[in-house]
Amino acid sequence: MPKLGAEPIRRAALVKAAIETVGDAGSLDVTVAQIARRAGMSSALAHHYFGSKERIFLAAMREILSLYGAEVRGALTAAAAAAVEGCVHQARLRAIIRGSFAPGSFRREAISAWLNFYVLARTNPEARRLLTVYQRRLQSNLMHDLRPLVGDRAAEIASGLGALIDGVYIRAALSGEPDAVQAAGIVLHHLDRELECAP
Amino acid sequence: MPKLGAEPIRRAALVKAAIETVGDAGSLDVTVAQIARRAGMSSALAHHYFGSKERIFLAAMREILSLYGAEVRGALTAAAAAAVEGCVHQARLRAIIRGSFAPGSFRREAISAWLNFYVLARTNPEARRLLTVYQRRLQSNLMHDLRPLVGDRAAEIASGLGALIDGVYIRAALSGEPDAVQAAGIVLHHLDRELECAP
DNA sequence: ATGTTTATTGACTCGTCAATCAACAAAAAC
DNA sequence: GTTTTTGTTGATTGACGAGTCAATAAACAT
Repeated sequence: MPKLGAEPIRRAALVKAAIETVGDAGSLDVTVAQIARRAGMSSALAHHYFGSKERIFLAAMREILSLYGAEVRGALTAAAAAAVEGCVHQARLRAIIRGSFAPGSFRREAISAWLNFYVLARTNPEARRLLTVYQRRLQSNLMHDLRPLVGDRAAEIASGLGALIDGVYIRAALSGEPDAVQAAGIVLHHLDRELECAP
Repeated sequence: MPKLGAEPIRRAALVKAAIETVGDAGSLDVTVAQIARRAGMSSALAHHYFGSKERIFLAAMREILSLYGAEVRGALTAAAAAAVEGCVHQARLRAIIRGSFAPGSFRREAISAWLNFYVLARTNPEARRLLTVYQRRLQSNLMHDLRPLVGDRAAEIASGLGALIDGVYIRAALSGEPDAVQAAGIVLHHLDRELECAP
């Protein structure tokens, strides 16, 4: 059965299976055997390629963050194409927010993954690092378009927006029926208020 | 050794130990034996009084929510005493926010407990119920003082404030040095913006 | 005194699971 | 065609942990 060049395929399958398994269980309390079975292989092979359960989780977290990043980047380039001159910054800010609440980031497994990776980040240095990267990139993206609009208040507003995005995410995750549009609406509304009230 | 009337004392000790143990571990992946040892008894006794690990966690969650509720109630009555006439509602709203970021709710164990209870609420119906109670009470508290100030916009604004409180909480939890004052400041700032911009 | 209720634990059961290893299979290299 | 590299797994190890139980002991009731 061994086909050559299996490593990348196996790794990807395991990462996908890990995200799905955590999504189903709702917690990181899942076994390597469950993940491996879902990925169609033995648990020994999972250990062979990743070395430990922890490494599988970290790879899954990288995948989640990477998907999120792609979502935001996509929304940003779409916005750049569509935006009327003079409103580019507003349009980009809205794109970042919409990207954060894209359907993909809002699937059940993704939400479960995020929640559990928050918990993982409390104890695992690498997980914490990855989450810091995410937060810094978001902050920096927001600042880039806020500074031209509100100057010195950019940092403060970006912090608020970042926290609001996270908070709305969790609210939606815990409500039975996450409504991505409404969630994004709350954040967009907050942005409007901040921009309206600029001195 | 058996002194009579030990049950309530033992239960309280176990709840306290559970919160501390989860706080130290940063996850719910702790053993009944660890909790029991910390509470100064055998794991058998912990099972005797609570029946299962799950029940211990739920009791701990109730305790955390109860402490939070007390904090907010305290801040509200203090605000009622101090507030100048005509600003009562603003003062009460600020009190709710400050109560949410009281030092007590911001200790390491409390933050760990909150994060992990969010995760628990994904799978455990009783945990979800408790979290819903918390969210509803917060929403209702906020609405009570927002309605006189902003009328129909109250519900929308209360949702935003609730999500922002949760989000800021998590940001602070994941930053090494949670700064309760700064955290409360972000939410208070958001409130001011919403009230300033009232039509 | 004697029986009942409450408190308490050590020892045990039964299961689970991460990680390892020896062994087998197929492709590639030489 | 044999050796080496890559892929793969069943079986095993070693540890740990939730929940049970029988047994002990102190207080209380009568």
